[in-house]
Amino acid sequence: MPTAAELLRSHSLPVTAQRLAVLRAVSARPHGTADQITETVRGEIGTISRQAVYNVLGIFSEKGLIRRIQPSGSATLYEDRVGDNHHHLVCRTCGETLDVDCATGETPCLNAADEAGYEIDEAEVIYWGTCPRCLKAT
Amino acid sequence: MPTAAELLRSHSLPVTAQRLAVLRAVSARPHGTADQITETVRGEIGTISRQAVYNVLGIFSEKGLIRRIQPSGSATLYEDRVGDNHHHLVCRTCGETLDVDCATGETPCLNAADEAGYEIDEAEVIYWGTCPRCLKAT
DNA sequence: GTATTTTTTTGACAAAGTCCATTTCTTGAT
DNA sequence: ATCAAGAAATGGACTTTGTCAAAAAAATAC
Repeated sequence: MPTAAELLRSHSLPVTAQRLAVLRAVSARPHGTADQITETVRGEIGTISRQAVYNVLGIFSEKGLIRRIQPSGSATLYEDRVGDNHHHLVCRTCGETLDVDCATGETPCLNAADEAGYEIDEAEVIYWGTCPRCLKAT
Repeated sequence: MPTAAELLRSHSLPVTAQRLAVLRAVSARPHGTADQITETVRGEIGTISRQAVYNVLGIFSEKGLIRRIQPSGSATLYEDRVGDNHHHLVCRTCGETLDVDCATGETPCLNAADEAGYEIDEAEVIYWGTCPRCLKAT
């Protein structure tokens, strides 16, 4: 298990306090928005600019260190669980987001029936529903 | 085949020129943004407020007359193909959006492995890739 | 240590969408 | 037809989320 700093270096990324803190924040609070991550980081290292947060999240996503999720109608979420093929279950009412494994196997829905010449590299699946708590509150 | 006005009435929706025009616009140009729809409608009935477009799109989505699609990094798209279980294929480069049927059958990925007490009502699938044209341009 | 490259900061800006008060239109009943 | 009540549309300000660009600060490689 490499340290966070080693992880960054192995991707040719200069190590900065901001990057380490963002990485920890994403790991500590999965499915957080850029704003929530900024708050967490500020609680840890004092200050960080909004732009730096977006920069870091952007480059981490590119490098595959973290993953973006974009549910309809809410801000982009980030998580550090990458490399496996899992999807997300979002509550329409409270927005709670859960990881779920797909019932159909390891590469669910990765093949469209007619790819129309496209080169497909990812299938993004979001399950929409209502969480137990919000079901009760009805 | 009911007329557009009948369709609205059957959903207890008052019939207005704006609503008819928005419905036609969504039908004529699938996968359009609110802005594109606004333009189309203005070309047809002269003027419509931005708010009215959002109102109409919102209530149509609620009633199931149209469907929202929200690909990461672009505005919400709308289409009038509802009721069947089809998904979308989006080009990362040019943003072109295509309908695709899912290879795994009629209700692909509708069952998550562990639903955690959620009541799931929809599985949203977006395939990401590169369209033939953008592949060539590389 | 120093030079070079990269990152961070700062502040302006843009897109997408929402909120709210007012006016206008639809509908349903007279 | 007309009128009242409720619903929808308008206009304008505002919020949220994210991006752009230039200057300052920090990290890496030598």
